[in-house]
Amino acid sequence: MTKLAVSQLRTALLDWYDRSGRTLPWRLRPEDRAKGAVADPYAVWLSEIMLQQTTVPHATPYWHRFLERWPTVEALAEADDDDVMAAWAGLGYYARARNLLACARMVAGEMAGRFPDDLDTLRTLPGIGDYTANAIRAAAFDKPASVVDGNVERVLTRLFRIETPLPKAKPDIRKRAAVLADPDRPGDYAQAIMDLGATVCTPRSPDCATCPWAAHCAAHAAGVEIDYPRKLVKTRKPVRRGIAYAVTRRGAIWLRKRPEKGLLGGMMEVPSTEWGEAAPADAPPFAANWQPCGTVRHVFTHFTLDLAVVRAEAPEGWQPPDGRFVARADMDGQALPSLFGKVVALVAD
DNA sequence: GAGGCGTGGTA
DNA sequence: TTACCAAGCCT
Repeated sequence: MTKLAVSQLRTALLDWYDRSGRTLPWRLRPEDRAKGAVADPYAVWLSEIMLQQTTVPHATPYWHRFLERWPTVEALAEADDDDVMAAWAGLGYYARARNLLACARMVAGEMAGRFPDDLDTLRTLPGIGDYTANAIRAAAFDKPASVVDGNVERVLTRLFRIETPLPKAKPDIRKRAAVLADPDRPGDYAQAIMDLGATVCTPRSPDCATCPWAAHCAAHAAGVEIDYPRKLVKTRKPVRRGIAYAVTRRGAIWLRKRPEKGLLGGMMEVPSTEWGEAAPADAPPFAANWQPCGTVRHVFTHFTLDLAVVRAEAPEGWQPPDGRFVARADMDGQALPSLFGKVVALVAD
C-alpha cells in the first residue's frame, strides 16, 4: 500500500466513525476523548474478556452487574471464587471467569492495582492474548496498537481480497492491519474498524452502500464480498448422549461441583452418566422407580448433547456423597450452566 | 498448531 | 433441523 492509500483509508474510516454516533457503554466517545476524558482500564478489560466470542447484547448486562458488584479490580480480587462463577453463569467459556479472577488478583497484588499499558506485560496476564492486549492498550490507554479480531479479519480479507483461508491467513492479515492502524488516534481507530465489521461489513449481508472503504475494496469491485474470508470447511459435530439423574427431596434438587478444569469446569451440575456417542449405560445413584422427565438437547462448540433426564425422590436417610440439595428458589445464586438450567426446568416440582 | 472450550440468535 | 456466527485464549 502507498502512503497515500493508507492515509485515505484512515481518514475515510475515522470520518465515518465520528459521524456514526455508535456508542457502547465501555467505550469513550471520540468527542469525550478529545476533551481529555480517560477510560477506566478495569472496565475496559472486563468488557474485553466478556466479549471474547460473545455477542454485545449477551455480554452487556453481565458487564453492568459485575461493575456494580465489584467496582474496582481490588474488589474483584477479593471476591469469593464461587460468587464470581455464579455471576458468570450463562455467559459460557467458563475458563474466562477463572482467568478473570486470577488476572484481577495479579493486577491488584503485584501490579499495585494498575493495569499495564505495554503489550508484553499485558500478554503475561491470564486470559489476555494478542487481540485483548492490543484492545486494552488502544481502548484504555489510547496508545498505538493493532486489534485483529473476527471483524477485522473479515474487513481486511475483503478489502484486499485475500485468497488464503483462515487461519493460515492470520499472519498476512496482522501485517496489513498494523500498517493501517492510525498511530494518532489509536483508541478511536481500533473501535472504528471493529464497528465497521460489526455493523457494515457483516458476514452475510454487507451494507456496501454505506461503507467508507467501498471504493477501495477489492471484493466489492468484483461483487464477491460474502465469499470472504475464505475458510477451511468444518467437520460435522458429533452427537453425544447421556442420562441425568435428578434426585429430589421435598422439591430441592441434588447439585454438585464439576472438576475445576475441562468442560464447564468449576460449575455446578446435576449428576449424570458419561456423555458418549454410544448409548449410555444406566448408572443411577440408588435403586428406585426413576421417572422420565424428557430430553434436553444442548449444543456445545464441538459436540451436541442429548441428555435424557430421569427423576426420583431420595429415600429417607440417603445422603449425597458430594454436593448438596438446592431449593428451586436458590438456583439463581448457583454457578449453574445453561445446560443444567434446562435440566432443572424439566424436573417438575 | 489443531482442537477444546458455551451460549443464544439468525437464515 | 442444520449450519453458521459472535470483540479469542490456552494447551
